[in-house]
Amino acid sequence: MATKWLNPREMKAWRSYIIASRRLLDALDLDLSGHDLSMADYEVLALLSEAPDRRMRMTELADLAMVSKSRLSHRMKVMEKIGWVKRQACDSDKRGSWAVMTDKGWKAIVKAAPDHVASVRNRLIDHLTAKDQEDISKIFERIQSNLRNQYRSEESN
Amino acid sequence: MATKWLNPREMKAWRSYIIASRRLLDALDLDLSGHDLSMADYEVLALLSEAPDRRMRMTELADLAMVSKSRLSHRMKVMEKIGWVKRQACDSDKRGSWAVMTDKGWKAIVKAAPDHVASVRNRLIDHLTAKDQEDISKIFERIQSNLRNQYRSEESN
DNA sequence: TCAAATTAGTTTAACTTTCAACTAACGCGG
DNA sequence: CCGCGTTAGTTGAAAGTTAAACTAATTTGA
Repeated sequence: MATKWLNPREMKAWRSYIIASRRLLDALDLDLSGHDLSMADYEVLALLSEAPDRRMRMTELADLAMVSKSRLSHRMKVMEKIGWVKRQACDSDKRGSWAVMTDKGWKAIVKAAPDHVASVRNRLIDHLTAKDQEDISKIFERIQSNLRNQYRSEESN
Repeated sequence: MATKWLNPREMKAWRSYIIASRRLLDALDLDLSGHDLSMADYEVLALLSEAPDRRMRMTELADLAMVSKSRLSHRMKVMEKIGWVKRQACDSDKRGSWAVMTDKGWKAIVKAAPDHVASVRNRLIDHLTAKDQEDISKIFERIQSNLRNQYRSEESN
């Protein structure tokens, strides 16, 4: 099929989005670096901190944090060395293991969270009107649901 | 200062945006992987392909592609090995060097471009109304310009 | 005119991520 | 109850990225 190139309006939307997003993510990561955290590690700790007993099975944690099991495994090793998390054998499934947040990890996330929220505000949220926020939610939920559907239909090939 | 947490509307906007973006970027990268390209490498080649004589100074290329000089240097070495680019000494500034796109590189980007555009359409643009596209442009240009201003004021400390 | 500061670009080492292979345990069908 | 496909999680090696040190050329300004 002949390529249907992007018209100027489409191109502008795409470029604004992709460039601003790249810079935004960089800024958020930079803001977190003062706590020796990346966005990805922050997300892992935040998820654990909200889980019952502050612990979660590795696979579930990987899924929710949207990282591969392999990557989570490697990061856990690093964060275990720092002392933020530890691993516990799982009784009901001997293959499994629990990722458990330590007290030190809890303190680290409690300390980082206000700065991170402020960062998300300063860099993004506070520059959006209520209407903007609703538009963004609507648009990106749509994108995500389309991606999910595409994923499903690609898998079945 | 007391932390001002995100209200539900703000939280929803933030989470929709960040999660959909992560999945979107993954999907776009996956679509490009058939051409043995990452988004970052694609961007470098695309910039070169549009430059006068299909060549550009390393620093300018790094700035436009939004990667560090070090990273560009490493990627150039890889792409040079593949045969997509080569480096040329710069006459007017003996420290400098030109990143030059080869014929093979040109062929590679010409081959990848239609698929990439189709991918951007399928995954994003075609799910946005004209109004959505204009909203996105407006919002993300605002975000970007705020980031630039913040960067400026952070630098002067 | 020349020493000091800056800029262009590369390199090395440390760190992170990915990919594929691997171990061990689970659970289903017969 | 047992063999076989699947699932949980880890590992090691390869590839990618970052950060800092480094070389060499250029610019600045006294």
